[in-house]
Amino acid sequence: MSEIPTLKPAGGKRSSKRDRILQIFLRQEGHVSADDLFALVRHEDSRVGRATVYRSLQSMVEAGIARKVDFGEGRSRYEPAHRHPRHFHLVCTTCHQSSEFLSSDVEGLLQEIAGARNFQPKETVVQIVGVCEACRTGTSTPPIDGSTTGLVFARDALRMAIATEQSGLEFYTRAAKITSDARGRRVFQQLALEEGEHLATLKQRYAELLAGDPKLESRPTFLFFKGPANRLFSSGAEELRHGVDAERALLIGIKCERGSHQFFKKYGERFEETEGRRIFLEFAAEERDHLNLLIREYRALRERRKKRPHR
Amino acid sequence: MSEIPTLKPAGGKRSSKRDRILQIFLRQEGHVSADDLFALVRHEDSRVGRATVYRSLQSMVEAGIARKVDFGEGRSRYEPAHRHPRHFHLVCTTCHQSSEFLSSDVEGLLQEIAGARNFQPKETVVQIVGVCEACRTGTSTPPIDGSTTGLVFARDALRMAIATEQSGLEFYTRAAKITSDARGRRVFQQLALEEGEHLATLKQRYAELLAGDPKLESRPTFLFFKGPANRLFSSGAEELRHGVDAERALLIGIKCERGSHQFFKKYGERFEETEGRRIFLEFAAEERDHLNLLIREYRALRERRKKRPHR
DNA sequence: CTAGGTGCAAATAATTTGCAGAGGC
DNA sequence: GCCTCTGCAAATTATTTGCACCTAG
Repeated sequence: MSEIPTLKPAGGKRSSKRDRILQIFLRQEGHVSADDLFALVRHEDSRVGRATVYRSLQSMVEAGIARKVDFGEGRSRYEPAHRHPRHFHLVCTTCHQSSEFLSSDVEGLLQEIAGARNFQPKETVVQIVGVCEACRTGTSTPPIDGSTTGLVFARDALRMAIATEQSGLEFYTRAAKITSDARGRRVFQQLALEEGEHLATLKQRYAELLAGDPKLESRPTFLFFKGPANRLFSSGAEELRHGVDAERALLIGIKCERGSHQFFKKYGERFEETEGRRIFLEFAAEERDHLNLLIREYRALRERRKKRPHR
Repeated sequence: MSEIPTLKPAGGKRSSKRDRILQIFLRQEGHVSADDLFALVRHEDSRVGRATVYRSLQSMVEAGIARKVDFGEGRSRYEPAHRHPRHFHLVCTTCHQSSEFLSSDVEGLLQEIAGARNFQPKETVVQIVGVCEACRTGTSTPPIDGSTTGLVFARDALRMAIATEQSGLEFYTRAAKITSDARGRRVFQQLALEEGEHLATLKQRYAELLAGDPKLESRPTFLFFKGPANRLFSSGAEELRHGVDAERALLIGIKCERGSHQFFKKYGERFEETEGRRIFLEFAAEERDHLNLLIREYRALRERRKKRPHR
């Protein structure tokens, strides 16, 4: 029964000033300081006081629309939180730009550590402070700041899903080839077909995403992960190489789909309402369907086996 | 040819005031704000100005004696850096205490990410902000703050070394049992003996460390790691279970010792002059000796084999 | 009408700086 | 005696608050 963030705080009045400030804040890219925002607002409406900007920012943070970040400059900066995943920062001390990234592995480790110390984490701050590529070499790689994070996050989520799907396809293709039990083979063939179709859908979606921004593909990675979901299917396929029966193949498939489902579900739930989140959750659902199919099939196989004991 | 931090900045004059401030700062535990320190200094010598404290802190940070930390309170805090490992923080928003920890895995991941983005890291800030155990449950676990970090770090380094040593001992004992080649067996026996002796030394040292502070053993973990060094020997021992010849066993041993040596060396070098650093580096040297012995033995074995080709 | 929103100016709070004088080398 | 350090007070910077006024519900 937690508070749902609204633009209108409980009992608050709609105010054109506050709306205007919010509107200007949301259209900014990157990380604005209170004073930056004040200047911007003043530019459009000179009858706004500095205090109002501060008060608006404060209520936006409370409402969950903005996040306060501190890059050690002696003043706070603010970034839009709405439809924008939580993330960490690379802070350049030379150009004072900051680029965003996320690592599921770092998040996981920090969570474990907090657990080990019986600490209830509310927020995690991770900053890599140093000199960015552009400042060091003169080369200008587009930084990942607030303006592009949403898209890049969606791109990386899709890449993750596509990679997993591809492993899954390989796994089921191989499993179908190996399985001698006719019905088991048909299940694997069906799953391979489904994965193939879904893979095509994902690739289509990836292409559409790229079409919206031609530079999107070349932007640096936002979402880093080496986590477990990554290698589930490929290690499953590895196991198949040793030669297994239908029952064993089904069990391996169940393990893979379960791991994959749980990872994508947990990861999707972790985020604000973003395209990336949607991709994760849809993919998790897909994996859950496969998981259920495999479990049903596994039970059926054992049932058949019970009736007709091993030859 | 980097600057060696001194108490006396180049061209600076020795000043009793500054010395006094430094002295008082270094004897503090935990994280002091500029004003805390000012109050403390005033307590002993009322003829000191606030500005002097600020200027001293600034030069201490430049000299590498102090580290500036920001817990988002709107003011900076300072912690002694001298003979004190770099670390991350758990920041409690209720009691405003902050506890220290370190994770070799998080450090490694962040380093990789910086590399992938061509970012030159100078410093990494990792904070888990939330509510500590004491504030949530009333139970008071001693926090790891500046006063105890050095000792706890040494304790954890020793624990890490002991665990690795124990895995090594198991590995060599098993290898000696398995190896049929007489000379190879003798090498493994010798190594097992050495590991056993060294293990005893480490345990002795651990006991001595604990004797200095009876509460030390019960303090929470400072150094978290699940890294590769952890499982090297145990996975090596696992491989032995499948039954291998002397040559293979030597190769596995080489892989283990090399990984272990590199990990401890890299990790030891990462730190300021602390007891923990010394433990890491000594252990790394030990592993390097074993590595060399194994390599020598491996070459000798191949030499013998060449002369007397496979039966 | 009334509670909350707003602008202005003044207050706070952390930190820095200008300057005259003190003190080590 | 020179040059840096030091204390004090004033300046600066980011942010908050008091208060009279305004405006939406």
